[in-house]
Amino acid sequence: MNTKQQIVAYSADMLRTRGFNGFSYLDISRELGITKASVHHHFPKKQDLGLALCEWTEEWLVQGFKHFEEHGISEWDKLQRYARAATKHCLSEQMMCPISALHGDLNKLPLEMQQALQVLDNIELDWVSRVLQAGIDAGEFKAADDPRGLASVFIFSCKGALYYARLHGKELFHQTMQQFEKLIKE
Amino acid sequence: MNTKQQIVAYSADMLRTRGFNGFSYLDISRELGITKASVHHHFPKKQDLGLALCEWTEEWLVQGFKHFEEHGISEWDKLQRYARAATKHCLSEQMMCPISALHGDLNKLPLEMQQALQVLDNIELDWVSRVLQAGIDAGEFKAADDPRGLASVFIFSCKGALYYARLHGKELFHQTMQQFEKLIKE
DNA sequence: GTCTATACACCGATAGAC
DNA sequence: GTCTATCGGTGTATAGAC
Repeated sequence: MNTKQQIVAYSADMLRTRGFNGFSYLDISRELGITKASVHHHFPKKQDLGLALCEWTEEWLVQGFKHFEEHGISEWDKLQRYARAATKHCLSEQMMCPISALHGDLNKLPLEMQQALQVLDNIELDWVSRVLQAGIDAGEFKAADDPRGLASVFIFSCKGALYYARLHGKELFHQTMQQFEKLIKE
Repeated sequence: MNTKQQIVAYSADMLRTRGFNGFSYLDISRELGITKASVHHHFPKKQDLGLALCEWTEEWLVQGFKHFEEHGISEWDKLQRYARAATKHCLSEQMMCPISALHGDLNKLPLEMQQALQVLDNIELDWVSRVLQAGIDAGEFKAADDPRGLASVFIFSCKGALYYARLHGKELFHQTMQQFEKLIKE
């Protein structure tokens, strides 16, 4: 992994633990054993780093969705894989989801990052909506007239549980997911 | 309203739009037409201001719950009043919920504030759980074995929708609440 | 209770040498 | 690609006069 990739990787961790304005070029330089100026060489402005983090997140989402979609499994299993990925990549490290982290700093983000965030949200909402719709069509979930609204309930439950679990413990995440399952089935 | 109250009132707005680390004593001093040093006179350290904001939020919650509990109305109506208060106090001003704002900055908050936040969470979870349980007992909502997990789904849907509405528009909030209603009834 | 003045650490950012 | 050195701005916080 080259320096540029290391910067993005460490920044992605910091984004998820402290928010976009919660870490600095100095933090990065200390972690990598280089100077601030060297970090600026790779990402001249922090906005450049921010957009790279948005790309990193998009790749993270797209690669994840690809893995959740194994042929032959139920639609609920796909959502469970999504939740398990959240457990592995966020919950276990006491991190938030990177999208939530960006939303928290929304009013202090440059416009380009706000637009990139909107794209990320839609990628996630589209995927979850599609899975939910497929589950409804297959009779796996209760009928719903607005799959996108339903997707919102699922996504917000998941992300909110990651937030709260940092303070109240990981069990809260699993409880929340379990209750959503009972709501949507039968 | 005296200066101290004005500081808290303005800080509460800033907390909900920019997060706890997203505003400074300089911001407050400019808004009130006094100097930074005068703000420090009322709240020597920012942590002092932060704890005052937690108290303000607790009062905001408790007063709200009192108003939502009118005798004779349905349990769902109580939750709707909760959502309407969120609309009035947060959504209409493009603000997040103050509790969400604090969660976003969690890892940068002093320990006393983290503990105060935990108390706030529990006050809210207790109230929503109690209303949900009453609704289940009355046959108004579907049975659920874990009212607190169910309360999490509701609260996270509500708070997440406030987050996303800042970027995607207010309609998302109402769509999300509507879908939760359909999930929990029948 | 408010002011001026100041301290010190950190922030993002740039110039220029190697 | 990394370094030293530096810039202006901002953050929390304090001392001391009025």
